[in-house]
Amino acid sequence: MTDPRFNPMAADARWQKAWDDARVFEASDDSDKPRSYVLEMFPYPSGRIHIGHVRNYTMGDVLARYKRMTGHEVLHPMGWDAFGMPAENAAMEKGVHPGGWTRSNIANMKAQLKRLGFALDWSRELATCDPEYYGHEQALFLDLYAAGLVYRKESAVNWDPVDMTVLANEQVIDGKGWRSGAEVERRKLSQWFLKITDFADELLEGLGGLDNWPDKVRLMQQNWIGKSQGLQFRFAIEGEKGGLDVFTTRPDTIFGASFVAIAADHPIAQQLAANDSAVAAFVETCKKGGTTAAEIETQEKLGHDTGLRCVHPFDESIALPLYIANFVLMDYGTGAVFGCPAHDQRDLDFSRKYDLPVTRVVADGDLTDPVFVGDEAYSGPGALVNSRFLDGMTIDAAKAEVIARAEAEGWGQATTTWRLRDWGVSRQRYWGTPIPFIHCGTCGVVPVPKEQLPVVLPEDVDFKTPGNPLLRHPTWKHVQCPKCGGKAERETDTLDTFVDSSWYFIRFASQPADKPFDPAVAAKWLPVEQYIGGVEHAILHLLYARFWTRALARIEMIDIKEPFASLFTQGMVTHETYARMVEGREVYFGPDEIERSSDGAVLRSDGAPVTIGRVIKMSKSKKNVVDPDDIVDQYGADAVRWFMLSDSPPERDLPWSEAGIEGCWRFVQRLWRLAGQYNPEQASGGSDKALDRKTHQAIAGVAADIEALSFNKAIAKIYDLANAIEKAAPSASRDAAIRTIVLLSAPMTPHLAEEAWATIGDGGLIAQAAWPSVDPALLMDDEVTIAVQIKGKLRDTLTVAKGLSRDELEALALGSEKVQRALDGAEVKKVIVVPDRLVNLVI
RNA sequence: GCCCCUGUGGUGGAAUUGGUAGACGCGCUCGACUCAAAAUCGAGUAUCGAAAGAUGUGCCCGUUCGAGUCGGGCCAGGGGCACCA
Repeated sequence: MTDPRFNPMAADARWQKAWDDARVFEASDDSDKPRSYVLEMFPYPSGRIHIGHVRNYTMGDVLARYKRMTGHEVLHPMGWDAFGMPAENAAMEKGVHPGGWTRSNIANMKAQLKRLGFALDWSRELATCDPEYYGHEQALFLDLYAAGLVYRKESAVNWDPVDMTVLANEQVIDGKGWRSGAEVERRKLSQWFLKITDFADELLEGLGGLDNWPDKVRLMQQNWIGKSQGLQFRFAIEGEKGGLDVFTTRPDTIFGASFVAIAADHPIAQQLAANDSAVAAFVETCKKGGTTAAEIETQEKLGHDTGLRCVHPFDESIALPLYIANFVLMDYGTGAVFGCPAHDQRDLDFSRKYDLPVTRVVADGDLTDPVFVGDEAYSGPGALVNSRFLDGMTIDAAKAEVIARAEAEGWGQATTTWRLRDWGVSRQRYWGTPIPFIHCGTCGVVPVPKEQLPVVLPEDVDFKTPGNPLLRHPTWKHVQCPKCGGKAERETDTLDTFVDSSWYFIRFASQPADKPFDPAVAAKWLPVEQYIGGVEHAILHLLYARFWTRALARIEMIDIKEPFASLFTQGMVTHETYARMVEGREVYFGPDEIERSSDGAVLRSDGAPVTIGRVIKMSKSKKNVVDPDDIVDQYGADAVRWFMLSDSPPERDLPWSEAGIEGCWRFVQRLWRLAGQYNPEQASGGSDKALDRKTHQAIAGVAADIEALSFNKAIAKIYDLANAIEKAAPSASRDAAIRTIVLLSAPMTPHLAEEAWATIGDGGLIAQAAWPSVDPALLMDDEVTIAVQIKGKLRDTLTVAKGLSRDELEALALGSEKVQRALDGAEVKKVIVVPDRLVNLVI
């Protein structure tokens, strides 16, 4: 070890090859070691690895390497979430084939990942766009269909009336199609659905057992599933035969009702529209705009009075106008609500707009006037007023009373409603898993027989016109009906890519050719011990994967109910932005075009000053991106990995900075010099108790921090140990400390650690070395510093032997000169002693 | 509009989960080494103050002997909202 500098350009590739050659990261299904399945969310192959991926995979890598060092058989696989819209956009823009584009992206990104030295089992690599993967997915889909968990129904999509195509929410900008600019409409199509609502209860219940998930994710899922209890009841309609079913969570406010509203696609609205052009016109206006909740809920609340009158269930003389309203959702409850404006903001806004009465029925204190004034609805607690037999009751008592009477009188019953809707999986797009069904004029919808799987996507497609190329492919969709042998057509919709990512973690664990997975092998690895990914997946992906696992459990294909035992959601990588006004428009510049100094930034090309903007998520449009390849070229993989782990706690955003990566590079070099000082022959041979203590505290501390995924804290402890080693005189302890710090940093800086281990280790690869063991006797300090406070204010600190009694501590505190000066003769009324921590004197 | 999160020095953050706020890193200042620079090493670095001391964890209020930590109310920034992945 004579080289004064660590040279990653040479070392990185050498050790990456050594790991590959020795196949150290390939997981064995047959090992008798304890197993550990570490998984990071697999990337979409967009073209280049993003710095956010590097952060995500570095975290998983440290854990995987640590687990291996602590004696586990580790499964740490990688694959590609390879279906999706960007490939089709590339096809339209660049004239390339989505498959070719995707596969070349995968090749590029794989090379990028390899350069970072991740301890991945590449023998299990998979891409969801391979028929070997999606064919099994089709089989699973058919199994779920056979179990009654798949069905078809009408559902709304964003329709671009100019391009005559379905748009993703992302493609709708300010209510207009992103290419055509046409006003988007909601249009109904017959689509495939998975019955996730069948599992609403158990998905909710299951959250309770996910102790190693972040609370916020569990809370978000709980709210998303949205269990609510209420009353479903029937309004009679004056002069009409049938009634109208509504659902409410606030039956207590029934005497405050001033209108009833139905969704524009409610059967009654549809029926009225057929005979009344004014209604038909209103129903049409309700179709304007996209399908997102944010859009629907923020658009102006509009209603149309149908002229029909609903009869109040407790008083036939009260007639409530029936409106069609654009904010009522057909998908939730019964698609009909009654409005109580005094106690619901949306209903109040609506009532003020259409001049409907607003009656107070819940009073907070003395405010019992039935005429409700103001523009802010009251939704807080209180007692019922102006509500006949409910007057004086609490909200809960009134709810129970109304439900009891409705049930006794037979016009309603207590009902549980869920916010969760069934999962629509149909996509009118090419680059996805073909849905394995055939439409036959005689036999209806027929599943593709399993022996005919996979239903393979045709390669010869064109993207010259908008819309799904499968629909206009000359031959692909024309098939024989498997049942009657007659002419039939394939389903041309493909599956939502969330289906692909709902079971990939099972396929990683077991990938036989003839079936989706082998349950016995999968059971050895699952559930995933630690799953790591972005918080943006807190609801959809994670809920769908939980559902899919439970669905497979219900059809007895798998033995677990929850796929991910522990979940960690990491923050984004951010960077400041650089911009300059050019002709009244903000023009952004990339970090590589900028010369940054402590007091500002100028353009490299002409020295013109630019404004340094906020630190935000890296994005192409703001040009505040850093390419992982460039920085690996410049600093080597270890410095980049170190940066990803230092400073910012992993769940928070990490601001990228040039100064920061420079600092990491310097530490890598410092660690290298430290390793070079290992020299047992020169050591005096004596031991250094203080350093031993520091070393063992570091071993225990770093291990605990890695297990808690607190990498920033683990790194702070390694810095601490490095500082202590540098200050220490040569000794056997110091050599031991050097060996230890190399082992402790091996999961983070594996290339440097291997290079150093080649000299100071015991022959093998450090990737396969054992984590150092801890001497518990060395973990404790025998002295502590205690704080002495007067009424909570720090007045002095005392360094004393550990474990002194309360009385001894109190006496020492009172003996302090500073304390006596601060007391200034005041009487001490109470003394609070926390052993080994503090003494607080209350005066 | 609805759901969720975050806020601590110049800066990223730490704080044994209610007990000495600012560990560790970056930056900066001074010094050593050098012809010089880089690298490296050493010392210092919350604010005000000469000091004693006072103030200080987005803002306001509360609970407590004691609050960055707990409760209530705001403000600001971010994530998600079912066809982006």
